[in-house]
Amino acid sequence: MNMQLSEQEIVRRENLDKIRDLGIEPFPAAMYPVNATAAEIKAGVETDDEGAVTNFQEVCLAGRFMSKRVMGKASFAELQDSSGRIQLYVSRDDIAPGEDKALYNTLFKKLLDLGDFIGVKGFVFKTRVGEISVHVKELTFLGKSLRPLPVVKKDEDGNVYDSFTDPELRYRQRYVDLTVNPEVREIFKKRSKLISSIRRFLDDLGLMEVETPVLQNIHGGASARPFKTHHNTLDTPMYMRIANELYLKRLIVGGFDGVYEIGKMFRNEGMDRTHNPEFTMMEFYVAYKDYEWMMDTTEELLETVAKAVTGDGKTKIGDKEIDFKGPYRRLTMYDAIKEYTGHDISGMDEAALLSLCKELHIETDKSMGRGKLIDEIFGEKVEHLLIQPTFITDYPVEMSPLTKKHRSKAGLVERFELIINGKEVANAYSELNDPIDQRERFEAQLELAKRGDDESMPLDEDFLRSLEYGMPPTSGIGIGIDRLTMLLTGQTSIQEVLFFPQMRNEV
RNA sequence: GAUUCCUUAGCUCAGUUGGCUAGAGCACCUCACUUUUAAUGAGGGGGUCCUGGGUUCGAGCCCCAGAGGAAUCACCA
Repeated sequence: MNMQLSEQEIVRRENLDKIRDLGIEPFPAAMYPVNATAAEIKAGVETDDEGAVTNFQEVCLAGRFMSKRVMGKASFAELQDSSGRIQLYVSRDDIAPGEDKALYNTLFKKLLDLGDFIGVKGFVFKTRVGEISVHVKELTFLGKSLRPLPVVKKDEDGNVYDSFTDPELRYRQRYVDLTVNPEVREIFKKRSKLISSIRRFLDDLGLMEVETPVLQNIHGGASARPFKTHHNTLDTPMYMRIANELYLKRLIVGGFDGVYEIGKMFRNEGMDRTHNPEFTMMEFYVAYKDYEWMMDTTEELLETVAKAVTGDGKTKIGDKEIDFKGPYRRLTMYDAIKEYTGHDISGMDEAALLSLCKELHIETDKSMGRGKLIDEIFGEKVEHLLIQPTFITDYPVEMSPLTKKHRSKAGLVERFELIINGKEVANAYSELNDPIDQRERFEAQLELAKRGDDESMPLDEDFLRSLEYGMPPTSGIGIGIDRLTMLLTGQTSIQEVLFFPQMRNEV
């Protein structure tokens, strides 16, 4: 612990003592009777013919003290609460009406530091320049700030000075970032709105929100390296989940017609501007539906969510505008590859695909089967070109071990991914519910593993057992919440949509 | 994991070819000021130049190693 204090920290600690010397508790326990917020006041002010404010004549608000402009016996200051900032007018003889002017001359002018929490009671008025302000009649100290916050200033043209921008400091000390950068707060408010609108949509659809294990004995349901841990009492290895798919399907087996879960997944892989070791997925499964229904529902869901978050259902990423209004373009994987590369791969075997990859300058290795090769071609040559929401459908069976075979196209499965701004946002299937087929698919995955594919899926006997009891036809989908948030808030880095992105240990 | 770049006051940043006591704005301290708003005016204080080595008469600057961060790439959602 570094106890070397800066000059400003020493001053604040001295001020703390002096506040106590005045007989004022700098960290009071009692609740403070807030009855208004900065935003409410600014939005709801009413004035008479002379321009005098007629409402909000007895307001009580609380927040951080964020700026101070002292002009002798009167001062202007700014109070920041969770809704925003509002100007305060503090005059000496109002807050210290008697002989003793210490409350103004000492407490307000000297001992109150930027960042301290205060409560104010007073009435709302407009200054000569028309700024909506609170004329403070009573000031209460609510909490001392011992460290100086970065002071971000804005001029009348909206230019920002000395903004707190260092990404490392912003992510490590997100509380500071949130305090001084209002646009950061907005991103997280939008994230919250996004999640709550998803939840509302799924609840209205009649689905039940469920929770499934994060600690698992077998890390199934996706292809990724897991975090490994250990349970002491059971003395057994455990894994943090990389997916919850197999558990949600077990619940469909158990008789729930529709379930969803919004939760954290953990993947022990690289970190970059689109990957964090823990991330949030929303998955839902509905019995007696297929992937066609799921595409329609996904369009409705995303249109609803996008409107809830952005207002008009559109978002800007760089110079691109993305419109979430459905219907979205639907393109089979083969047609997409044909459209963007000019090659018809529908009849190609593994050898033909290998030589096509060579022609297209796509790197391959021996572990890649036919499905993986097709996935590579799509990923390299098509995916990044799909900016507006586009459903890519009908994937090769080899790369979709949990998906039902296509009802009419041999070698394909009933699966779609939703691509937006060149990235996968959702992945959905008509779920495979034939236990014998499912066992064969797992076994095919084991074969891929033997060829060296380290992302292949392990076999889950209990999941197979549940399917053997019988699972209704079901469609399911997974949507990456962080990525969707990035899209809807115009962010290009996942760290900007996570409160506390993973960082190396501070030294 | 690879490559490139970055790290100087609480914050944002200058810092010349290696050369006096390392600078600016905001913030902080002192004084003045009862409708200001990037308040203003006058004065003042504040530095582990990321860390550790090395070269040199002399290092914020050059060299080596390390830490942390960012971007790009690989893998992934």
